[in-house]
Amino acid sequence: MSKVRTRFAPSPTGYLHIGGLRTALYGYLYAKKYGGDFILRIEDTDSARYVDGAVQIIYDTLRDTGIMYDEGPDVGGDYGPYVQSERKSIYKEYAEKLVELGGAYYCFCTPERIAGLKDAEGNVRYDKHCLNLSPEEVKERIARGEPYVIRQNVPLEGEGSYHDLVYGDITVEYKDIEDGILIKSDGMPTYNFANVVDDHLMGITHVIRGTEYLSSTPKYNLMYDAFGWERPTYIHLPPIMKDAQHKLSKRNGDASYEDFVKKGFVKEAIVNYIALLGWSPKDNTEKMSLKELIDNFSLDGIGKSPAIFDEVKMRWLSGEYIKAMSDEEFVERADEFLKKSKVYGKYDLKKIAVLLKTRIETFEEIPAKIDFLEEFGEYDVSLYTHKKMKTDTETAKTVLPLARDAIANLKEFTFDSVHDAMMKIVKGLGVKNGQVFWCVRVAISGKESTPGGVMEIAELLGREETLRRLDYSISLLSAEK
RNA sequence: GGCCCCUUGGUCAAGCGGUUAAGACACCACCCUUUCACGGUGGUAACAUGGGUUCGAUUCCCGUAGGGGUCACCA
Repeated sequence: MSKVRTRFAPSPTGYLHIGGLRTALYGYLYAKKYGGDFILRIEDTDSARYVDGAVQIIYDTLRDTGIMYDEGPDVGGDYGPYVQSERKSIYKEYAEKLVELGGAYYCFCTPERIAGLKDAEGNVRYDKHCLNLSPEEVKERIARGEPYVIRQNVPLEGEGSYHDLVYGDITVEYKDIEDGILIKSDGMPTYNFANVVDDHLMGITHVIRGTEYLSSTPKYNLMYDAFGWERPTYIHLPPIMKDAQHKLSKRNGDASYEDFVKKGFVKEAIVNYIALLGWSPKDNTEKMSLKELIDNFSLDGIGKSPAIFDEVKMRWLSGEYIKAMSDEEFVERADEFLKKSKVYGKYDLKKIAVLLKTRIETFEEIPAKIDFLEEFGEYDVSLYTHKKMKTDTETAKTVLPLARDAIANLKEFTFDSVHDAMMKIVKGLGVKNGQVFWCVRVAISGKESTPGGVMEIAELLGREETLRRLDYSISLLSAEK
C-alpha cells in the first residue's frame, strides 16, 4: 500500500474559520496516524474572492496550532507549485487532454444565451449546445478570439457511485449533474477541475473535506475515470454548526481561531475541542494533546451528523489546560492578559498565578479577578451578611477591630502568623472560623469573592495596606447606623 | 422544488439485535473548606414519529416529520 498523503486546500478568502481548521486537523491527524504526509495547497483560482494577507493567516494559524504540513507553498516539496494560480498551464494541458478523451468540450455560449435556459424554478441547466462542435470550428473560433470555457461532458444517463469512509455508499444519477465549467473564460480552472488534477498530480491518497462535496464527488470520479487515474479514497466530514440550523461561518461573523486566542482561550484547548466536534476516541478521553490525538485518531470515530459548537465546553477544556500549567508556564502564557490588569508589575505574579489557576478558564478573566488588589474603595456593607457563615455587619463590627489590632501587633507578618492571629480571635469570641475569616476577607478586598482567602490576600497586600483597608472598613461600618 | 445526507438528554457523544441506554460539559444538591474555586459524592435529563422484519428493536428495512448540503465562469 502506498504512503498516505492527505491535503488541506483552503481558499485565501479571509481568516481560517473553525470548520476549516478542523478539516485541516483531521487531514493532519490521519496522515500522521499512518506515517504519511500532510500537504498544504492554496486554492486561489477565484481572484475576485482573494483577500490580501489571507495566505499568511493560513500559514500562521497552522503553525500556531502545531498542524505542520510536510509540503506547501512556503516549505516546498516535490509536487509543487502548491499554489493553484501558479499552475494555470498545467490545468490547460490537462483540460485539453480531457477534451481529446471526450470527457470535456469547448463551449462558446454567451452568458445571455445561458440565462435564457432557465427552467420553471429558475434553475439554469446547460443544454450541451456546444458539445458537438467540430474540432475545426472550435479551433477557428478560438483563433478568432471568441471567449470560451471548457465544460465537463457528463453522461445523460447512468449513475455514479463511490464509497465514502464516513458516509458509506453514495450514488448520484448523472442526469442530475450538469456539464459544469472546468476552465473559466479567464483561463483559470474552477475548483471542480483543479482539485481533481492537483489531487492526482500531488499523489493525494485520501481526500478529506466537508460534506458540501458529498454529492458532487461522482462528477469528479468521472474525470478520474476519463483520465484513467485511480480515484482517491474519500472522507467527508460533517459540518460544525453555530446552532441547529446555521453552520458556523465567517459570513455570520462567528469567531475564528484567532478570535478565541484573543479571548484568552488556551490554544491547545481550542485544537483539542474542535477535534472532538464530529469525532470521539474509543475510550472517550477528552483532554488530549496533539500527539495523543494522533495516537487515538481513527475514522470510525467520526460521526455523520452535524455538531453544534459549544463555547462553554471549550471554556471548560481551556480551564483544564490552565490548571495543568506550572506557575512559571502560567505566568509566561498569561502575560499578555496579566499586563491588562492594574496589578501588573506590582506583585509577585507567581503567587498570583497559584490563586488564579483554578479559578479561571480563559486568560481574559484575569484582570477582573485581581484588580481589587490595586483598586479598593467604597463597597456595599451588605457583603458582610452571609447566611451560611451567619455573619452580618454586627459581626464585622466586633471582628474587624480585633483583627486590626492583632495584625498590627504581629511580630512577624506572614501567612501563618496572620492565620494564628485570626484563630485566636475565633477562640476568643467563641465563634465559627468562617465568621471571622469571611468578615476580614471582605474588609480587605471589598469583594464578595476573591481568588484566595484572608491570608493569601493579606500576604499579597502587605501589612501596611492590610491595616489601611481594615481601618477604612471599620470607618465604613461605623458610618452605617 | 429535484437530488444527496443526517436525526440518542440543553450541548458533545458511547452504543453497532437482548444494556439498569455509558461518559463529558452545563445545571441542581451535599461533602470538603477561611470566601470563591479546585476536588469528591449523588441527582435531574435522551433513543423525532408511524409501520414493518424479528422471539426481541435505540440498533435492520420502508414511510412521515424535522434539519443540513447541493443544484455558480465560489470553493
